[in-house]
Amino acid sequence: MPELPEVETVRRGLEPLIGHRIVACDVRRRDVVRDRTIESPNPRRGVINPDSLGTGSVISALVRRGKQLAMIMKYHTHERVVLLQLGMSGQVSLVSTPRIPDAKHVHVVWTLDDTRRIVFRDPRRFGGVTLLPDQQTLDRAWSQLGPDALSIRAPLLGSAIEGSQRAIKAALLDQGVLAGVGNIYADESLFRAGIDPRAISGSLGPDRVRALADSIRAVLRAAVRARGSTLRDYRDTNNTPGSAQLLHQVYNRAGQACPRCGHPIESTRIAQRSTCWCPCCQH
DNA sequence: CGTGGCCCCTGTGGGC
DNA sequence: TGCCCACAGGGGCCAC
Repeated sequence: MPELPEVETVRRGLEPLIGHRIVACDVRRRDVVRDRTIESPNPRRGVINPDSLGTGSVISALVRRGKQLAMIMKYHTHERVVLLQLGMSGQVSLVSTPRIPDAKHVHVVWTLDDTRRIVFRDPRRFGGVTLLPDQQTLDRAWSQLGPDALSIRAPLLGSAIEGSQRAIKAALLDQGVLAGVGNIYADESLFRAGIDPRAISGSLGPDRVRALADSIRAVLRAAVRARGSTLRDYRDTNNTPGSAQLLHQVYNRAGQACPRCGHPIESTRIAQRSTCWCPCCQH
């Protein structure tokens, strides 16, 4: 569900929590939590002590890279990082009422010093929560990601896809190439740039690379302004849907008329993901 | 090595 | 109404 614009909207929704202390943490499903502060042959096995998921810590920053969101926490002189990955169906909400709405598939609940709660919910469980010992470990993990798509510029994008023989859409979906673009915004960015999603990445040429970088930034910024795309599940931290889906030109519009030229939108599969584009506007 | 294919999981919508 | 299949915003791991 969430790509960069949705995760950025969630990040902004959590920012007012900076300076607040976490007083309790309820891990309801251990297998969505990984603890990277302990030596373990299989970290997927879950946290040994749920208190270590930030209880007693003060939230000092909320940072995002691509689709990943990290809560930086301080506990006396110690540091802790809670990394949130939303997968396809993850939601993070902030609730003030004692009752947690729609408790099904709620896996982790943090209680704050003002009784508010951060609720992590994820029906499909493709997402997860990872505890890291410090920011240095986070930086090391994030060094595996490509540059953040929200500020991508042509020179960086060009070097990221240089020499690649794969379809440009597949490259855009690869978080090691570019961090933050998913299936929706890949199709939308390629449409805006007038590029066929099957085009060979390494053969785009400087003009198209520039157009693509500019389009990715423009599409993502517009989507952030619209507070993300709500197709079905996505909600912000206040449980409010976004409106960026109203901006979609080609995503999920196979067979419909292209909004620019009227030619029917075509669809195929690239990198196991459904792909929509206008054969008339995109070459 | 880069890359495509398969799988993880739950829910939903369409065809019959 | 119900059953079955295809498919959904992501990404880790494997074999080639």
